[in-house]
Amino acid sequence: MIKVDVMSRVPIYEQIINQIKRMISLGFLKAGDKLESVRSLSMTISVNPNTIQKAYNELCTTNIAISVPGRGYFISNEAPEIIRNSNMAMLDKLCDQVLDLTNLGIDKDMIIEHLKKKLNG
Amino acid sequence: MIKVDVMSRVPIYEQIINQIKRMISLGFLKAGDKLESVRSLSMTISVNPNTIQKAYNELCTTNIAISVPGRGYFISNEAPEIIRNSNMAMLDKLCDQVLDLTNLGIDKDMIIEHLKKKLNG
Amino acid sequence: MIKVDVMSRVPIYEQIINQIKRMISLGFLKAGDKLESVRSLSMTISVNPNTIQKAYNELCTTNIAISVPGRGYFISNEAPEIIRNSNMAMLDKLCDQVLDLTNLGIDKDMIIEHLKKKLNG
Amino acid sequence: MIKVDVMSRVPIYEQIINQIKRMISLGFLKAGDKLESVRSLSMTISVNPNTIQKAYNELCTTNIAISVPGRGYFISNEAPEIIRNSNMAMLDKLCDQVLDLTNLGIDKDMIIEHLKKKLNG
DNA sequence: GTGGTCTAGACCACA
DNA sequence: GTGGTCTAGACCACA
Repeated sequence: MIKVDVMSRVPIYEQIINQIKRMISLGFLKAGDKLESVRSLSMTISVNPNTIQKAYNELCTTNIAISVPGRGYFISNEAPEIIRNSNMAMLDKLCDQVLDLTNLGIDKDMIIEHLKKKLNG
Repeated sequence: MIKVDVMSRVPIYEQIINQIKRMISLGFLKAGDKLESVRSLSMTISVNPNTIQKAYNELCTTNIAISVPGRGYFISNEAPEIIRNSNMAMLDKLCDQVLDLTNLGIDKDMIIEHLKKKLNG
Repeated sequence: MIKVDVMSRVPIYEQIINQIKRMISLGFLKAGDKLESVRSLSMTISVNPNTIQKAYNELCTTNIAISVPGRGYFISNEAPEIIRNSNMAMLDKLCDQVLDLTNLGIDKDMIIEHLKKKLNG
Repeated sequence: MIKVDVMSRVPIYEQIINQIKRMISLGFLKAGDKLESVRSLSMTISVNPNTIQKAYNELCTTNIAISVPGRGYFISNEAPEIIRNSNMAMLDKLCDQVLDLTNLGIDKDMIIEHLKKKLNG
């Protein structure tokens, strides 16, 4: 499931976080589901256990996962909603950045056109 | 003119680059204009000269500025067009990111609506 | 009677110990009473027998329970007093923690007020 | 300033966090103050840099500190208030635990007396 | 087996 | 110098 690109400039632990969030967004991971264990995932994707731990840890501090020592990590009940909200926040942020481009002289209608083309494939 | 936020996680040299690009986009800086000297800017904004140097170097590497040994740094003739292109590339990249959100379940029409509202203030 | 929360960060064996102690404090369990067998409790609350064993062992080590090989575990005669003492020790410890808060700038009178309100419902 | 007890059951990184919070409570550390650098503190108290990093990192995720890569860690502006609130929450939690003891048969008045004695030295 | 903590040490970007 | 990331590997408590 999870694949990391060691050459990427985005930290491995962040790639893992992003992919897990993505799987929750897509419904591949649901509240209560168990995440692959630290050691197991570590071997599956050839990444040091500490790095996996760091990723999982951050998922816990953001209330997306829950750690149950001795049993594993689980997707929290609130995870789907937290991620839905964060996706919306992301959209808003992106729109603000687009808006900023109009201040730099890019035409509004052209922006809308460009986006529509993208969205409709 | 230039202001840096030392508490920001975006590197200071990048903040400087961004602001200079912005001033070019807005027409405050034109082809041939002289940039404030490394030493002078260093003192004006209380930033280590090495950091200014790094920013100016990168502006040269991307053909936005030209270094004239003994005289200083100047905005290149191609700068306005380079930056216009880079703004368009930025727009394209932002649209791709927005597109990615639709894959995570955010409705396309809603996105367009959201953006239109932003653009029309 | 006994319920464990597998999602809690307090170890399951400790949850079991605490609840048995509590039942003794409340008089639901008296000196000489037989504890549910390891196997039986294991099935009742869906917890690994090793975990129950560990809890019972610790109750024996602290003289709250007695193991009678072949017959089971029983509440010791001293259990009620041991637990009463441990409750007092707990109170003392909590008061020390409260005291520590005053060193961090919380007003003493306010603390007393806060506690009184709690105690009087 | 900071001292850790390697034999303690509370993790070193947590001891560090607690002591920094304490210093903020006491006003020894104020908003904007720079924390000792990771490497420096690491040597001062003979603890691995990674452990210091973990402590500082957690201070950042709780908005008590701010990391400025290349410059250091600083006490955030909100830190004093965050910690004041957390101290109050701690008090409330302790009072709840004390309250629970009354359910186990400890006399209310005796509790108040006990606490008053402690508070008045 | 599963998570939690810690050390030792390396390499990178940035100031 | 300062923080950030990562690997390798050890030891512990708990299930």
